[in-house]
Amino acid sequence: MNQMNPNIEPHLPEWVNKFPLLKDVKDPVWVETANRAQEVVLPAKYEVFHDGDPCKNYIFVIDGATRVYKSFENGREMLLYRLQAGETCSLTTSVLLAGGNYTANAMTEVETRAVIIPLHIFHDTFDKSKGFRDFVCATFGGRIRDFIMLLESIATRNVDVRLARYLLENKSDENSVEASHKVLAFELGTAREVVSRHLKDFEANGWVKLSRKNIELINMDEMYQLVEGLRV
Amino acid sequence: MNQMNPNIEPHLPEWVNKFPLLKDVKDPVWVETANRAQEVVLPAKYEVFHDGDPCKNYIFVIDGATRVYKSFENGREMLLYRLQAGETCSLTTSVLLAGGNYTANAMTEVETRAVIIPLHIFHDTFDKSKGFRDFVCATFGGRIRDFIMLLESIATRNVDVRLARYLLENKSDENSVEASHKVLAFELGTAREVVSRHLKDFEANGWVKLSRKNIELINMDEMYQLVEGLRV
DNA sequence: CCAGTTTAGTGACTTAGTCACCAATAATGG
DNA sequence: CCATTATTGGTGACTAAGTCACTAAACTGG
Repeated sequence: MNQMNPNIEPHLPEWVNKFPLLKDVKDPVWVETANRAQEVVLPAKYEVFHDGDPCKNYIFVIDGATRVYKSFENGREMLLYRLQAGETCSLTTSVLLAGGNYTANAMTEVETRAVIIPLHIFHDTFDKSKGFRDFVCATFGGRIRDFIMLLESIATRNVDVRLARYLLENKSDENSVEASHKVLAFELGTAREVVSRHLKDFEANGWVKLSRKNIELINMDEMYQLVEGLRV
Repeated sequence: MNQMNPNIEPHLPEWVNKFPLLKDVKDPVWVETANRAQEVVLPAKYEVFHDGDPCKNYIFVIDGATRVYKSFENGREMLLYRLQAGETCSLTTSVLLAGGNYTANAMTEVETRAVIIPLHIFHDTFDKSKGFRDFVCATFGGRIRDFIMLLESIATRNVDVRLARYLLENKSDENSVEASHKVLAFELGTAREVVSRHLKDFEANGWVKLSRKNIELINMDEMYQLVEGLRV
C-alpha cells in the first residue's frame, strides 16, 4: 500500500498474515513481540502438552494440525478441538490467563509449524497492546460456544446423526472418507464398536460402501435427510 | 489501614468486598466504574438471559443464586454452572469479549442481588484498568476447566457415583437433601427416572430413606466408598 | 372437600457402551 | 517369500442409560 515510505509501515513477519484479526495490528509493542517470536517445527505425533503440565508459551499454529483431547479415567479419549493453520490454542490461553496447569493433552497429527511466545512476553504484550489483547479475547471467547456444542452433541447422543454429519462434512472430492472406525469413534466421542455397527447399518441402507479405512458415500440424499431431520 | 489519610484510600462500594481478587484494585478507572455501577435486585425465577439474546451488561452476583443452563433440542436441560455470591458469569464474559449472542439460558433460583456494568463501560474499563482486566481473565479462564470436568462427568456416565457424590456434597446438617428427583436429574444432566431408580437401589442398600422431596442419608460410609472407589 | 398439579414408581423398550472374542488384511523383518 | 505381528473390522452377549407410557400418591388452592 504505502511502499514509498517504509518508515510508517512497520515490518511484520510473514506468518502474521495467517491471522486476519491480527494482521492490521501495528502498535510497536506487538510488532516487537511478533518479530521476536520463535518459529518451531513439530514432527507428527509430537506431544505438545500433557494433562497436568504447566504452560510456558502462547501458541500460534501456522501450518499443520494438532488435536487437543482429554483422556478420561476409564481409558476413553475425546477430541475437544483441532488446531489448524491460523488458529491459537484456547486451552493454552485459559491456562495463561487464569493460572494453573493444562487439563487436557495435545498431540500433532502431522508435522506442524507454529510460532511461540514465552509466558512473560505474552503477559507483557497482553497488557500493553490493545490490538493483541482484542485478538486473544476474541479467539478465546469463541471457544466456549464450541464447548457447549460439544456438550450438546454428547448429552443428546444420537450417534447415527452425528456420524452421518461427520461423513458429509469431511468427505473428499470423490465423496469418500478415509479413516478407520477407531478414528471416527475418537472424533465423535463414542466407542469403536458403535461406529462399526452404525456404518454397517448405513451400508445395509445403501448409503455407503465400506472398505478398509475407507467409507464411500453413495446415497448422500438420505444421509442429508437424517442429518437435517434432527435440526427441527 | 490508612484511616488517618482518607485521600489516598479511594472510596469503593461495599459490594466489591465480595470479590477478593478485586478489592485491592484501586486505580481511578476501576474506582469510577465501580461507583457508577448499578445495583439490581432480581426476583426468584427471573429469566436473566436466554439462548440467542445479545449481551448488554457484565454481571457481578452479590447475593442469591442463579442457574446457567442449556436447553437441548430434545427437551432435556442441563446445568452448566450455578452463579453464587461473589461470582461473575463467564458465559457473559465470553459473549462480551468475543461478540455474538448468548448460547444458553440463565434463571435466578432465589431472589438475587447483582451489580451490572453496561457493555461499553465494561470494554472501556477492561482496556484501561489492568486490575479489572486481570480479574475478568482470571475468573473467566477458570471456567474452561469446569467445562472439561462437566464433559468428563457426562462422557464417563456413571450416574450412581455422581448421584452419591452429589448427595454427600449437598447434604444439610441433618444429613438430608431436600430436592425432588426432577431437580436432581437436572443437576446431574440425566433423566428423572434414572435418578428415581438409583435412589430406590440406594434405599434397598439401606443407604438412604426416601420421602417426598427429601432424601435422608443413613449409611454414608458405604456411599463414600462408592464415590472414592472410582477415583482410582 | 375437590380438582388439578406435582412428585414418584414402574414395566417395556431403544440406544449406547463394554467385554471378549475372531477373522481379515496390512506391515515388518528376516 | 514366508512367518510373525499389528491393525482393522465384525459380532454376540451383556450392562447402563435414556425414553415412553402409564399409575398412584401427595400436595395445593380455591
